[in-house]
Amino acid sequence: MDLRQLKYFIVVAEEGNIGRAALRLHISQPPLTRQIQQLEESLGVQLFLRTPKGVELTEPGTLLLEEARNIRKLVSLAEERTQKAGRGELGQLDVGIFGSAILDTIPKVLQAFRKRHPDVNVVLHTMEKGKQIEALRQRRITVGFNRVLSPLPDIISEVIATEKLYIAVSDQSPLAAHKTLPFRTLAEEPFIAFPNTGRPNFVDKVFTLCQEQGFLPTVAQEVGDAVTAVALAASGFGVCLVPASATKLSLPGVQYKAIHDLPEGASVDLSCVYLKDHTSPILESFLSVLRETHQSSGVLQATL
Amino acid sequence: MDLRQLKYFIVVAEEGNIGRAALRLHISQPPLTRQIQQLEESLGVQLFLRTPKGVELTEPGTLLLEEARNIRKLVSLAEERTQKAGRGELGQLDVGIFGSAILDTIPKVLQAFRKRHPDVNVVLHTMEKGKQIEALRQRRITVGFNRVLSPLPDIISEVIATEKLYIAVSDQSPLAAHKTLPFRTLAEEPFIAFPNTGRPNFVDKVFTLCQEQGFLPTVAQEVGDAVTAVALAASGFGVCLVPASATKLSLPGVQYKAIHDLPEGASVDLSCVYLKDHTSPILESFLSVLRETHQSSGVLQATL
DNA sequence: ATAAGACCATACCAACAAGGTATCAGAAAC
DNA sequence: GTTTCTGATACCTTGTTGGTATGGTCTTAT
Repeated sequence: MDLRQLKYFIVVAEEGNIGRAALRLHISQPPLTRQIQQLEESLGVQLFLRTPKGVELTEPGTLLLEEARNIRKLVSLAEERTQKAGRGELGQLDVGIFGSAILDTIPKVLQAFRKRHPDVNVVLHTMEKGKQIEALRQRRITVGFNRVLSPLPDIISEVIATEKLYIAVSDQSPLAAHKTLPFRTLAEEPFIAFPNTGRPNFVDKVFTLCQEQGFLPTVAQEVGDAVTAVALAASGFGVCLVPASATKLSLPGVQYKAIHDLPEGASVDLSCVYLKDHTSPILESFLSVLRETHQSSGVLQATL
Repeated sequence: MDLRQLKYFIVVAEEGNIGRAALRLHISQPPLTRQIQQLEESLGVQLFLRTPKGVELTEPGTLLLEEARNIRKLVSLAEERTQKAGRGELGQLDVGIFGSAILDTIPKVLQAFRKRHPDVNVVLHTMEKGKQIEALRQRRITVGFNRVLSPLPDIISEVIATEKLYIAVSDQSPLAAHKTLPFRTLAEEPFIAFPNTGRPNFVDKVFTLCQEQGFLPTVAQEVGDAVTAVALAASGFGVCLVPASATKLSLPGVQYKAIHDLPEGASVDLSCVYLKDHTSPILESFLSVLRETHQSSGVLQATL
């Protein structure tokens, strides 16, 4: 049995006439007759009754007609789906993210991607930087989102947003009266540091910055994630430094202050990481959406 | 895309190595390589990554593998089912029956048939003789069961059972005292005639018999079916003559009496009818079961 | 009744595609 | 560095598909 034979069979069954079917198939009648004979022979079943007016399906033929249509439908569906998958429009994309990445950037990208490729199932996996690298190498995720990253030979890291830094203060603090604050505020107030995993990380970067400005903040508290840090700042434990995207997080009692004398390089990158020798068409299409979103929205950087 | 290519694709995917796959497929490696290349080309999608150790499915390849397996399963299922249908082991058999035929013969045959061919869906249609012929010609039924039938050029009628006749009497009647009765009982008792459709029919046959014996029964009541006739006999309206199989019908107050001087030819046939130029393999297998059942059970005739 | 038309089946030929053998090219393992 | 895997390529042989011409049978029209 052969897909071509099935195609021929269906047309012959539909036309009830081998000659007309041959016309519709753009072949001549004798080869078509032969293909039908071969199909019947290979199955050992008579599929058509030969009448003076043409041919007529037998009972087994009627059954096969139904099955043949199903088969052809399934085949063309398989072709379509495979091609879609080849263009990165169908399948699954496993994305590694970290806690506060969900606040602004990632949702925008994901939204744009889902809109463009509705048949790709995006699965988010929350894991810290080190785990992301491991998961990438084991192919458990296809792409990850990260902040500070030391370069690795087998992994590409692409900066998709550079975010300015803001100071989170309690609205009960005297600092709340100012519209903006100087960078040195960090030297004078108790400092809430985060995260405490995945070195080198955001807090390391901050400390380096402060050192360049000639001071070191006094760490009042070390916490795991941005949400906890902001919550502590809101209740007056001290101040903390957050990337622009985290200012989307409005907790009661917190205010975010821009820094008017922000030093050169006092910003933090959001990067996406993926394997250098990846082969996923889905990742390709994800990256292209990512780059477009990133370009069109300098928004991501300017966003308060 | 081709069923052979799909088969090759599956084996290559399973082996992860074109050479080994070729071995398993009993072909040499170069044609297999080419088939895979052609499949990829026709889809416009890379299905395998070539690694130094062999080949490895890409994402679209993984998807296609699943689909390809489904397709092949569906194809082999279609082959099996078509062949089964060709042997009359799968499909639907529409059977025309008349009321009292269900009492004994038909259930036995159907039971035997279902056991032998469990995948054939037997659909019973109750209709009287004339309608059966019409339905046969219109292919609404494939086979019918009947009693007295005048021969028709396009229809074959096969006697499957010859049943002796019994007299049904009320247990309140003085006749109930006798173990058997003479045929002339019919001349003396009010007679309940059935059926009243589909001439020539059972009651015509009975009247001919009586005439041969030199009398005519006094018709007290004319009814449509055997069940009604027996019910009337039970409640003392008169007697009626029934085929052996109807004695399986035990209604309260009825007794069936054998006829000790049953005239030659005083029996009634149960026949099955079907189109002379039928082409149904299912009917063929039904008929062979029918003939076996009929032979093995002279029972059907001897049955009280 | 005979001829014409419509259908499928058969015979034979040409073109193409599938499979085989020999061999190449590149990467990994010794 | 050589051997040994791997898949890719070149070229040939054979089988299969499709085309043309024609036969055989049944229906239909004259």
